[in-house]
Amino acid sequence: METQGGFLISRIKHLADRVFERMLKECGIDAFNGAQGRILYVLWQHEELPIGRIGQLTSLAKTTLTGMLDRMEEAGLIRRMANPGNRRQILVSITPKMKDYRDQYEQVSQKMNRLFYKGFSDEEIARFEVRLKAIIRNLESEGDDLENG
Amino acid sequence: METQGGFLISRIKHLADRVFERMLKECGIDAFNGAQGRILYVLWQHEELPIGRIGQLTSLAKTTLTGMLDRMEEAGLIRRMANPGNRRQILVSITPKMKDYRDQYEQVSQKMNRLFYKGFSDEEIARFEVRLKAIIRNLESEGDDLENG
DNA sequence: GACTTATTGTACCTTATAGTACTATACTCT
DNA sequence: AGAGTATAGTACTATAAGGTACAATAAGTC
Repeated sequence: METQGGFLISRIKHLADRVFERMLKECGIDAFNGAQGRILYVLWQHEELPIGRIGQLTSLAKTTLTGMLDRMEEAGLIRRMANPGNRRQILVSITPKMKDYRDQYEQVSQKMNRLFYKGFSDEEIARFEVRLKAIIRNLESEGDDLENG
Repeated sequence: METQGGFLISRIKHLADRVFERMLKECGIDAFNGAQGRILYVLWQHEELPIGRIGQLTSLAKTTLTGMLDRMEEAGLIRRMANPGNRRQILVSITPKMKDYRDQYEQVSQKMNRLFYKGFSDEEIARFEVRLKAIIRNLESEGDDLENG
């Protein structure tokens, strides 16, 4: 059977990234970009997270996060704070001014997903996302997350 | 309805990239990496392509391809040739030695897809890939390819 | 307590991706 | 033919992504 899941996912990622960047700008969000938005997305849900946990939730390598968080801290989007309970850990949280962006970001995300899933029924979307999550589990089971940690 | 297609696709892309790079190395392919492999993938199918067409087939921006093809040419993977029939175009083709890698790459791809789709029936895979292609069409319809092309 | 191992994050480097601006060529229209 | 427009690709720059190597802290073991 000729499958090409990885290739198709790559194509979708590139297309979606370009469309999403454009939507953010068109909707007047210039405080952060798409990649930063995905990190903010998990921080809006958790308030405060160590970097390794952000890596798990976004599937980004910790080395990627070092640089991303540097730029986001520089831009005033997030703050790094030492964790007194575990001095190896750095706790990341959103700055007060960024909390207000959550609704705006959510609206652009939903606009994006309406295009993404155009022609899909609600049930088809739900079933599709179940598959996406299964694939994430498959890939994570390969031990990638252990090294990523 | 709370959907998060773009976020899940991003996660899959990052995870899949890391796993795929590792598989290529483990299978002894060190002549090229995953991103280069996706460009070779369309060249194996078409023998000779102008750069813009590679962009359409891979969903990469032409500016991305300039740099990628520079490195691939430098590494002896591909060749650029002027198109006498249209002097704006550059035709890209695979070097003879790279033609032999096609089978090897295909095997690693299929190994990757077996992990990717672990627990999926053939019918589920087929249905899922139909959805992926629908999403590509949705995103392309946003006019992104016009600017890219 | 000292020694080893595991965890957490960073520094440094390379490649990938794409936007903006540009050059060169082709096409269109009068 | 000449003027304007569209197409094809590159140069330059910035950000994203991650691998290798490392430092600091914590946890486990004797």
